[in-house]
Amino acid sequence: MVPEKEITIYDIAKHLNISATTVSRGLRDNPVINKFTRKKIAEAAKELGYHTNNFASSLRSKKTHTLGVMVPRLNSYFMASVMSGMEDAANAQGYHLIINQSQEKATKEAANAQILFNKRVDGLLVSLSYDTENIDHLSSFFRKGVPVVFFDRVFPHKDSTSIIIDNFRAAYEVTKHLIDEGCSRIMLLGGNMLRNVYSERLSGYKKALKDHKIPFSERLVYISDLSEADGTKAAEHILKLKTKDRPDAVFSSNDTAAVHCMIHLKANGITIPDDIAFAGFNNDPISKIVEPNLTTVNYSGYTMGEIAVTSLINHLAGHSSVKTTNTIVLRSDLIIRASSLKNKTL
Amino acid sequence: MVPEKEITIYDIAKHLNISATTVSRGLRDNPVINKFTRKKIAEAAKELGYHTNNFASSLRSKKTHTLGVMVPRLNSYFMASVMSGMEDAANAQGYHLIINQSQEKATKEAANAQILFNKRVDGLLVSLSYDTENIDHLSSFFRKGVPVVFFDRVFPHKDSTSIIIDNFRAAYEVTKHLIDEGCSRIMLLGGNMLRNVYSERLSGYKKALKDHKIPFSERLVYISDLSEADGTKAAEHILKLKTKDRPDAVFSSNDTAAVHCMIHLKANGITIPDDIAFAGFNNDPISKIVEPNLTTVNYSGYTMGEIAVTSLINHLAGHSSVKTTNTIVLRSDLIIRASSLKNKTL
DNA sequence: AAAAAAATTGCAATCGGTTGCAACTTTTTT
DNA sequence: AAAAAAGTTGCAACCGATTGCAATTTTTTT
Repeated sequence: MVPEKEITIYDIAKHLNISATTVSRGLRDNPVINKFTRKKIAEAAKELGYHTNNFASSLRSKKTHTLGVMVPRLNSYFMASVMSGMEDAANAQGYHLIINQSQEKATKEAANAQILFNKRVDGLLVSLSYDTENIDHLSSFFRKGVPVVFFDRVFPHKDSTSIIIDNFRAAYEVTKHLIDEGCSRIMLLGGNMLRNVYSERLSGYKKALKDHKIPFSERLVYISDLSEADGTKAAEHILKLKTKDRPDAVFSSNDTAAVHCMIHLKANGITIPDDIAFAGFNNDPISKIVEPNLTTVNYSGYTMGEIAVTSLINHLAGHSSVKTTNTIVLRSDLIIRASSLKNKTL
Repeated sequence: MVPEKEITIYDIAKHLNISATTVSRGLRDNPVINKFTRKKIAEAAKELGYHTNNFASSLRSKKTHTLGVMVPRLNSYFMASVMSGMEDAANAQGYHLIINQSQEKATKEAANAQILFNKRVDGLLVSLSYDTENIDHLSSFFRKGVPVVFFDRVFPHKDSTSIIIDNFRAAYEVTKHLIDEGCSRIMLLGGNMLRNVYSERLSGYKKALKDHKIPFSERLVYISDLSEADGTKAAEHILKLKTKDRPDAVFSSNDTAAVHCMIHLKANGITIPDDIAFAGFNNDPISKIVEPNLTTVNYSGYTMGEIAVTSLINHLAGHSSVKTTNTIVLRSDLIIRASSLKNKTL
């Protein structure tokens, strides 16, 4: 098997009897090169089957055309959708991604940051781990001027763009909906308050209570990692409460915990939504499977991924700046399903 | 902001008063370099904060340390798990992945292959699209000697390794289980028979019928894309059948179709498993949510991803060869849940 | 038609490791 | 002690694209 020799700009140059410099410039459509020459170069490149050698290019130009992605976990429906959107957007622009998982741990996240820094990514896309307290581990990027875009689980930073939804408003709407259904003891299953997504949902929840003159009680806030097991544990917690202390609704910050909480409660004779109404967050496929179907907040991971990558690449291309565009808020919708309908009048 | 100068092997060389050649060899622990010198080099590298420049390295050595991944879709739980395993294994070995989605279309898959070829990936990991008929679009890789590993949806090829489960046996066991539960009219929801995963499941199903003297009927095989909508359509198909023609069990080649088929049947008054028993494939999270819980086949996407990457990298490192190791079969287990238990004696 | 300006093109150095080959040391063998 | 073998190290070319600067050609201006 004789591997065919790779075609270089020198081959094109020889073929057209011009210099490699001109070929290099021509290939990138540098207007300084005569239009006609550019066309000839493009034709010769196609004819000879030329493909640019990214390594030579990166070595010289210091651009890697690679974006680093740091996510908590890959194996959730939401994050898989984000990745899907990111891949599509990146590939469409000739970029590619290096993806790292923090497994929800700040230490792993810091180590990953170092790896991506050493790989000299052109830009960084970050959704923070569960227990990350600050973004000191990203400081080398900021120092070097590598643009950073946060998505979903963001961190306020003056030189970075954040792609989010309005978590406050979404949680407010969910809570209001539950109140409208007649609930007044609404338990919130929340995540780590270090994360904007969870703290803002708490704020929206509180505000809705306040606007409806329902007192807020710490006892009705249950903080966890929102895993399947945590959902079950929350259910056990509820079952242990005296009947009069039990919530008449549960608003979970993700669907996973909501669904597993529901399942455990149902197994113990609780009727949903009559005894306890439920609402979740994310519109995970499981929300349409559980019985009764789960009321939830829908927002597109795919779109979020696409937009994060696009705005990062736009910045790199100089079309816009992550420093001026500070926040992009995406649409989210409350999807009302049977789990929260106490008034069966829909 | 003054970006600090990158440290190169020349800086280390100057620092130690030796040649860059020696530094280069020393950094890669080339035994030809004196042990003591190697140690000094390693120390100096750490002290100065040296990080190898992959582009210079790739340019010269023609190794990209990049693996191409071609998958049908990213946004399923199974595939997300595979990616997770692949990322972890690849990162652990200093490789990274470029992921492309075919969106289940052979044409997109062919285009992606070209892209990955041009990016000069060191190796390729492939799970075929729904309607890919042959692997001519991978021929440039074979010609150039780039190793290819197939996983899950594989294609027989003498020079490639395939990572699979024993789909025949798994389907046989599912079918046998349904028969043991007293079912005799078992409908198979299958996928495109071009794909090994679906054709082998059909074979296992047929063999189990034969071994139990149950006649096979084409009328009980329903081929589709196994999407949510296809599950619902299959249910409609079943509902249209005369009562005596209806199946007493459904074995779906994935959980998505199984679950949505169940939901639609339940909505139309069919009781599961009493009227119709159900079994799926993949152990998707939804299989534990649907009521009754879905009997299914479990196998680890994470492990499959890990092993695919590991065996590819081993081949690249010369530790083994994808040409000799032709097939790696991973463990899969039948998980029996309520959806298939007609004899409630478990 | 000469001078000035604009448009094109090419030379040669550069990015930072890698590697064949030669040269020089040290150790082992005879 | 001379010869052979083994162990170390460095020179210099190379991978392929990019770019500052100078040179050449063409167009515009006077």
